[in-house]
Amino acid sequence: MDTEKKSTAKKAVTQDEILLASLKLFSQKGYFNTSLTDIKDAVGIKTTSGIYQHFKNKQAIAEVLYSNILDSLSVSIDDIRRRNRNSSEQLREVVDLLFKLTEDAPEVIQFLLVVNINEILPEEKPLLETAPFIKIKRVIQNGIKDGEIRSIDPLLAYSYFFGIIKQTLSLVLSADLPKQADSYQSQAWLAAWGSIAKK
Amino acid sequence: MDTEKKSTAKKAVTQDEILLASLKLFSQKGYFNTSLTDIKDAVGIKTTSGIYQHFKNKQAIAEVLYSNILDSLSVSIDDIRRRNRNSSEQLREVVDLLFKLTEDAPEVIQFLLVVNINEILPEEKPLLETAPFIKIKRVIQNGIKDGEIRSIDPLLAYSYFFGIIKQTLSLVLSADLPKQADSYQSQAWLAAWGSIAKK
DNA sequence: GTCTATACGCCGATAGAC
DNA sequence: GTCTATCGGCGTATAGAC
Repeated sequence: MDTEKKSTAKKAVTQDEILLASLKLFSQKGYFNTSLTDIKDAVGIKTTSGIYQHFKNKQAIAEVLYSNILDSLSVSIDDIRRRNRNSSEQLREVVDLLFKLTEDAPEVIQFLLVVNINEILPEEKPLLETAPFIKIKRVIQNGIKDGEIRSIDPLLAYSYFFGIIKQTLSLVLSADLPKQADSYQSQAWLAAWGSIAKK
Repeated sequence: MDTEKKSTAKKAVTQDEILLASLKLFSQKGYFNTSLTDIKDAVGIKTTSGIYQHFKNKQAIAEVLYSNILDSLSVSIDDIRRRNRNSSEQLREVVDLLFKLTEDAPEVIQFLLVVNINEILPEEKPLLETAPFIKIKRVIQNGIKDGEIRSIDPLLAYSYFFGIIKQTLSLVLSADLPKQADSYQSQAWLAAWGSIAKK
């Protein structure tokens, strides 16, 4: 996907460049502290006008960003569910994915977990009602049915499991937990799984 | 403390009224979606000028709010530590406190846990370095020393324990978990404590 | 698809009378 | 301590030439 871009290079600023720069800025400084001027500077054009070629307004950038991230996550989760039978295996791989993203694309996780979407996009569904998280809830429900996970309110199970994961990822993102997320990954997984597993 | 207020009533808008109204608005719509005009309307004065009698600017309101909440929390935690010996008892009471606040003063918890302070007040210390959370970390460290809590990185223990609590409180706040926080309180406590207890 | 130029609304903020 | 009046500025957004 980089090759095609190269082949058509010299073509000036693309939509993806704007998205990428915006994601970085939004996750670093926050949506409201980021002006179109900031974005324009980041992508290297001279005026904000160019941005309006690709997006109706600033909100639209955040909307596309949000939906792209959710879609990609949703696809990954489908894949994980296809490749693994047990809930524990599926959840384990979801955790692996999130930690991997935290290292490779921290802006994505920052945008997803730290940025408050509904403050930016009041119209948007809350995270819990989006495709990827509905799928995760399903994994948990299956785990309960199969006796892998304790018989509790699935939402509570979600809350325990991802509460631990989210908080750990947040500390990694803020560098309160010194780099190398790997070392916390398996520990966090164990703690998270332990909080919901039937035992 | 309400009586004194009453005695000096009729005195026009007080600083506390502004703080209270702002807290409500900030926690509902977010800091950046709240204008001084909104605040002025909420306290029932005709112009924003009155606000500047009490606060240098909009940021200052958030600063005072933040520091007040932290102070009050800090005092409560001191009290809890004084009244209880074990780490488990202390943490249990902290959890009770947080759930109680979530019912009685949801705006406070919303402001503390959901609103991203460092986006509003870039100068401010991150939550983890504030007095109340340092005290909580100390509770955890003592728990480890006393053998109540597993021997893990205290920050990880914090992350697990409060990851579960925070996420559960968030769901209560967003009403994804139907009202009556009480019923989740003891379950959440058990899950959180179980994730760090030596067993 | 990028530029110049420009509009304009909103919000934060101040001065000064009452 | 609240009001009227007013300001400057930033940030979003548009029109139109190149």
